[in-house]
Amino acid sequence: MIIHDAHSWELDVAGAQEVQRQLAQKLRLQVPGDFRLTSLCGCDVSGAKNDDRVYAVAVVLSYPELTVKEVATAVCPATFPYVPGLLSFREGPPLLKALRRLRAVPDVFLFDGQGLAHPRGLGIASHLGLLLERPAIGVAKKPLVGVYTSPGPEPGDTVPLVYREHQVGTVLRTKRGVKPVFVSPGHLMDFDTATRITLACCRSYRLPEPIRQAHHLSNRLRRGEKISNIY
DNA sequence: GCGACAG
DNA sequence: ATCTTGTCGC
Repeated sequence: MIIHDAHSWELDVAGAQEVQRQLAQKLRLQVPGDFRLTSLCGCDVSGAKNDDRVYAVAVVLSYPELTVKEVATAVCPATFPYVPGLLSFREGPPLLKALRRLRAVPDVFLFDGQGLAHPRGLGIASHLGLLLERPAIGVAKKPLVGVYTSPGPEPGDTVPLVYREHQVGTVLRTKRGVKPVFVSPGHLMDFDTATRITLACCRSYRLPEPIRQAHHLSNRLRRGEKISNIY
């Protein structure tokens, strides 16, 4: 898919934070009127201690079958350290490289991290959703900001994630007896739709299938294992 | 100043 | 996140 270059990635911490504040003003937390869910794209990046490269994967799944339709990968040297709040500056470049190799244009993108639930309202799902100009959702295993209580025990039970007096996400129980996940809208997305799509993509596991697949494939890519792109 | 801190 | 062994439960 075609993705326009919007800004430099070669920035220091202060410069990256300024870019986030500027981009956050462009976020649209509403689903397009013609939105139809037919395909989803899971995005994830893996890396290792003695390896300064990052391994990105974008995997497209059909909905509601959730079968893999296409896989795109990219390997890049890591150009930015992991700094809480600046994850997209480390994982964004490799993910965009992989996404540009995608033939399909998925209806929605799921990222392993936050969307709105971020110190400046621009987690990786919001940042990349804006650059892609497509609906995006952040699904994180742990919160970055915000306060919350424990959601009920049943799959689908939720509680709001609140930061500075406002809801920034939803704590969602995807599976009984398992820790909840932290869902937040990225771009062209709202709280309810983000939560419902995430839950609809959960099968027998805690994480939604697009992200599970992306996670699995990025690890295989790093280990040099074969990844078939013919489905 | 101290603690917290997506992946 | 990664590293890394065993352990608990379906």
